[in-house]
Amino acid sequence: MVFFEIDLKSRTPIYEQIYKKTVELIIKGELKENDQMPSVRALSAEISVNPNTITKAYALLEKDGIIYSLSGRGSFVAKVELEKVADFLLADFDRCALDALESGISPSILVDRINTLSKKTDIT
Amino acid sequence: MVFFEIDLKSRTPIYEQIYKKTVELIIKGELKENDQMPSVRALSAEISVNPNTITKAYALLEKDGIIYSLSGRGSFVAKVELEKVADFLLADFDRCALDALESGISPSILVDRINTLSKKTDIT
DNA sequence: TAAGTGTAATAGCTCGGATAGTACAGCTAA
DNA sequence: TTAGCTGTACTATCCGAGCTATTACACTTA
Repeated sequence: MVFFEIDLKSRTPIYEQIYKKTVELIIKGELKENDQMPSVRALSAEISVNPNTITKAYALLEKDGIIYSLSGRGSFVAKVELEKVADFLLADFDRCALDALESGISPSILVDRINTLSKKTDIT
Repeated sequence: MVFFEIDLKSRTPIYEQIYKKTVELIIKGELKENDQMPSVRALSAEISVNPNTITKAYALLEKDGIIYSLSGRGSFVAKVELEKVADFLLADFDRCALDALESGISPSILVDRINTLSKKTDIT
């Protein structure tokens, strides 16, 4: 239940971190279709963040069809295709990769970079 | 001379865009050791940005040893090792890649992504 | 009924980023 | 020497995104 870990100091806004974290949990299978999301107030309390911020994150998630919210009931994971959900995360990656490529960095260097990083994450 | 193109609407701050653009130009060989950077006021006027913002970018570049500034003379490209300069750009890429990996996206997908992107950029 | 849910609305704070303006000192070419 | 360029420093101000604080309402369920 210690799901959502947020970095308050990060440059990426909290509501966006929640968004990404949700997507991540879905990809990893820790959140499945129709699973109930933590309630706005509960998550708000858990990570010490204003309820409005949670609401904003949930609104975004619902807008993208990743969750659905029922007034008085709660918020739940929608039926989603994993590929499309992953795209929301990959959009960030694409942007960074494109930046690097346009800066004149060769694709092979980037690939090397990924391999190195993936090994490290496996160890950890 | 239409070097620095800046996206005023971007989420990344202008001074950071200037920083990256400078690194990019160095990597591409369009800026070489001892080449003179556009003057603070000139660049300020060219891209319609406050001089202070340019100064901030140049200060960062100098702090990282990428350029050197001589009061009354101008700012010039320092002697730098391309690898180290590229690292400043790759730091962004690493962060994005690591995010994706930690979210459970497989390395092979990321590699595919890079290949796709690099083909597109070659066409363009 | 009570306690939980999402949702809405308003007001305010904070901080990074950017602007505006002025000033000073160093360099260089006319 | 002088005029015009350079970097640099400083202060004051504005702006907007992000977040907080608070209250309120309608819905659902035990």
